[in-house]
Amino acid sequence: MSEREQLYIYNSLSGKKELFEPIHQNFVGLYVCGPTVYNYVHLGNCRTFISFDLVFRYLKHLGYKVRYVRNITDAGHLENDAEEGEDKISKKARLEQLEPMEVVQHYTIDFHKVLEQFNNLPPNIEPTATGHIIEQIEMIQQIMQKGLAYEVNGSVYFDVPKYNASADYGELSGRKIEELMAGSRELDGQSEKKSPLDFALWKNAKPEHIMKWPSPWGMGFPGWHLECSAMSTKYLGEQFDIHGGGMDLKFPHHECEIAQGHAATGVKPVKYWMHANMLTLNGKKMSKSTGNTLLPAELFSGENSVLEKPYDPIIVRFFIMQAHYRSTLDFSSDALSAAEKGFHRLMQAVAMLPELPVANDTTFDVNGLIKRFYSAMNDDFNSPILIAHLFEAVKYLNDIKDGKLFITQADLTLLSKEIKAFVFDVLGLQLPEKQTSSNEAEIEGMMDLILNLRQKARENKDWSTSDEIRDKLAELGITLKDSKDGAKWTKN
RNA sequence: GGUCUCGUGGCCGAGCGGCUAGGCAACGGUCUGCAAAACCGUGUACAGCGGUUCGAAUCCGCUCGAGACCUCCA
Repeated sequence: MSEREQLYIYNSLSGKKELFEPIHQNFVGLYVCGPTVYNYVHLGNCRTFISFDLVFRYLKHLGYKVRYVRNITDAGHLENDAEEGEDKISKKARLEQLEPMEVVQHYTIDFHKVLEQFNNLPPNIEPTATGHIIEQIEMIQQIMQKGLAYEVNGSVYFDVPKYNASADYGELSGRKIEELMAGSRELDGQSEKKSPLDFALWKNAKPEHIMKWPSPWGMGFPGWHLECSAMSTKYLGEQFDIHGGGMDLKFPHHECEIAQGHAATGVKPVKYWMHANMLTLNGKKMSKSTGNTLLPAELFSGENSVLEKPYDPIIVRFFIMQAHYRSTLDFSSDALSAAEKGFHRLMQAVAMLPELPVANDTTFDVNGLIKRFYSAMNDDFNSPILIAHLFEAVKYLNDIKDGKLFITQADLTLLSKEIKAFVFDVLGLQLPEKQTSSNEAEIEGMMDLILNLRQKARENKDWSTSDEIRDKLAELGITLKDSKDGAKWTKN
């Protein structure tokens, strides 16, 4: 087992793969930035959550007790970094004439539904920003006590240059404060901020602002980056193992988290930073603001301009697993249909495991194969390599079925256990959901009748009748597959 | 403009100094009345140019191309 636990994780902080050693033996604290629930999650958002679902699942598979925390941002971030602005949830609420919490509730439910369709495991704790206003206020006070934040007109800002004097602002994203200064051309001389790099911890709310809470600085709302720091600290401690999120959150969001946490507690909050890369569409990042998106619902229904037909969510999951989480992945109809075929081949091989013949000897390297499953995943969760090895296993299984290779009962039991663990528990794959309809039993009966009649025609070598039935059914979208055990049919 | 990443066979996508991933498609075969399906087999590709090295897709430089972050975004 020791060998299996040599897990290496690419740490964005160092830019290297590092041996994973949890802060507390056998326990792992995992925090992932969740969605802002003012809109439907698109496929790009889903990729990140599916990537970290893989991380969560594999850590569990290795035997770690994992506490997985993923927040719901329901307080609303501002539309931009301007002093004035409306938060997204309030804006949506105003446009749709809804209570902000109605907006939040609607999209949170949708988010959960979608991730369940992708067979993601729920996190252990899913805290909301609005449910942790007190913790956020406390954290601001801690930072102010250290002298690293200041209040102006009921708003509180983090003092980046002052923090940078004794720490390294930019260590995660590889930025230098001087370069950031040079790049920020602050036209607005009226800014409350001492430095353009300073960011809000608390914002004063105008009377017309809908979402606001009382604080020592008056009515207001928390800043953009604070909730993650407050909630990760509360549920995982001042220092925890893994913090994940999309690549686009690296700067400034995660950089600010490090600064806030470090300022408040005196220690760096995270040991391993992980960033999942973007899902692209037409070669460009999927993004809500640019409209270059595909929604899961459009994918499952086939109602979109990108895909020729609907796809089962689990196919999309498999497609995502076929690329490494740190690489960009381009979404296209061709790529997805290729994944679909490969997926079915894999699942068919898994399904025949219980029926394979056993022998007195095993004529291939079962243990070596299993070891490769682990080494793939231990190398920074390399799921595409794992899948390549699983297809190697598929070939062996087919050879066993054809009598070209042999396996003992003990080895088959072991191999089955490991393959199933990796396919179902680690990759989180499952058999596609069968569409059930109320009249399915009737159709089943009718098809049996038709196939029996056709079988009789075939026994009489009445090929024209046999072929006519097959062709007519094909026109209706039903494909017949003849085999030695009789014909089987599938509906497109 | 600044910082950074990437460019792999028809497509997707691993690898990141020597041991020529994998999937899909294509082609050949087995099976089949024919077909489909299924299974088996076949492909030395790494943007271009130059350099380092016994050896480079992998390291260095330049050129071209694509993308990300620097403003909300997973």
